[in-house]
Amino acid sequence: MAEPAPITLAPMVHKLLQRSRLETTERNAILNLPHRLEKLDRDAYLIREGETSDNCTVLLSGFVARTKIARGCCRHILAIHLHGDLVGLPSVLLEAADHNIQALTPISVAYIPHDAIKALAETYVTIGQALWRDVVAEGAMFREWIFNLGRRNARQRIAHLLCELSVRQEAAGLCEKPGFEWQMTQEEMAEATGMTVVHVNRTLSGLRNDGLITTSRFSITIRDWPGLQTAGDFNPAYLHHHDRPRPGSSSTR
Amino acid sequence: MAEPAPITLAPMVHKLLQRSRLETTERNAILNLPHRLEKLDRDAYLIREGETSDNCTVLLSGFVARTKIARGCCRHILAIHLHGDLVGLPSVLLEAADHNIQALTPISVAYIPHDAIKALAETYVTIGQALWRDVVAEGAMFREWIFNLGRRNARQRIAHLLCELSVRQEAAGLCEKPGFEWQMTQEEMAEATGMTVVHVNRTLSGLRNDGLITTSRFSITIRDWPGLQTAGDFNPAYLHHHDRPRPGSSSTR
DNA sequence: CGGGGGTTTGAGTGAGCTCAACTATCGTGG
DNA sequence: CCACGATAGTTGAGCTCACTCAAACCCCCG
Repeated sequence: MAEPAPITLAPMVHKLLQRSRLETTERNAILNLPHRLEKLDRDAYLIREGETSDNCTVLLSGFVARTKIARGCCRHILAIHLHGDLVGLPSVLLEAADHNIQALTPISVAYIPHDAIKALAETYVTIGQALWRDVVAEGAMFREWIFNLGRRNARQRIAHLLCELSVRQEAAGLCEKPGFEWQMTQEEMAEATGMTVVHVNRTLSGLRNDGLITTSRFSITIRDWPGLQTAGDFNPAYLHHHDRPRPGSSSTR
Repeated sequence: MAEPAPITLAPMVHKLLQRSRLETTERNAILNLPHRLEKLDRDAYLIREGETSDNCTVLLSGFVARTKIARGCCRHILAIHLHGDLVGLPSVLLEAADHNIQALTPISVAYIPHDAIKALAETYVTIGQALWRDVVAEGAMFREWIFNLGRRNARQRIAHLLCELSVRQEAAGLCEKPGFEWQMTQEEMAEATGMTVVHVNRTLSGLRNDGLITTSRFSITIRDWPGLQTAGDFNPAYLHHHDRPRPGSSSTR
């Protein structure tokens, strides 16, 4: 938020490097992709269900969510994206969007033409694989969220969400400690975990009382990483990051 | 089950044609992929969480599920695959599997070496795009399942599951009418919808009493397709099939 | 005819929901 | 500087959907 918005595609390169190895020439090829920069307000739609697009959106700063709306009333958050994420990659190969993409905070994005992405992936096979590796890894995150909703109770869901966001923010270079600064509202946490705001609130109190987290207005800090990991049944393997053990966690099992 | 197991990769081609256009030469290139055939019993593991593989598995007949196990006790079904599905495609780019793949029925599969898949995708750009389009479309199905678990009640979840499986089986050429034959147990439906067997049973009774479906041992028949679609809040757009309107449904909205 | 897997039904329980009020914090304008 | 409204968080009380436990039932098969 306070940090200046990036004016290059560097966050995208940084993101791909979490899961793939890229040569300098390949990195430069990515940085030289034609693109258009834009800033958007909170709640702005990057794309709406049913729309088509000939640009691939890359998130350069801020937070974004994939959402669906149930019968015009309640919204559900399907995924949360951090800076560097290639939120628009699926649109390169699909016709109409099957969900919305909405800004959770003020964001800056880059639009890259589909054709440029396709050409790049054909020229540099390694980049193509890096791009698709990210898509496949996002599928793994979806599966974990399915499991989260299907088999875990309120406390586990919230703890798991906090763990995931913490690890991903750390990997994205947004913070260095096992805890993190995060301005997500309880309403949004409810939308992401299939709960109600009221119950999210009570669940957070529970975690707070057990000394796992502390909350302040617009920020949550993780006090006991191993404890929260246990409470959330969290195993970061599904994120498919390069191995990078966290401080304070003796094991990732 | 009664049908003879395929001995070619034809189901894979048929599957890709649901979402992509392929020339004859491209189809033949796929059919000529090196592969090894195998038959597996119900409950057999195609791959287990944590394992690596250098083959991509294609399902040629039968049904398969992606699963995760919660704390050694209860299994959750993350996705269900029909014949023709490239269940092993994610393994081409990821190291360790983050979930299990298990046979729900006796199945026959083909194992294609990763290298052969990669080479094919490089030689024929169209095929590469068709493969990745399927991966992206599977992501769309994951999102719909997240939404199903997060925002729909028991009746809607079950109805939605039946609608999805019906449409996909029809697209896969397994049946021609809006209803379908399906030997899934209520236990498995419970695992796929995050419910208990008991409640699945009661929910199915509800749908039966309302004349939406009829059940017999090891098969469910859809009697009122528009009714079930409404009950399940089902919109097939997320499957990203080529347009192919169903009989009995005046609109897909 | 007995056993086992799957289905059905009943009765009691509880996690999470709904409704509703209240508090805390912040920004804005008089 | 304070009043006000808006947004987000907190707390209480009652309710309900789906769960748990338990017992039948059905059908197929050996």
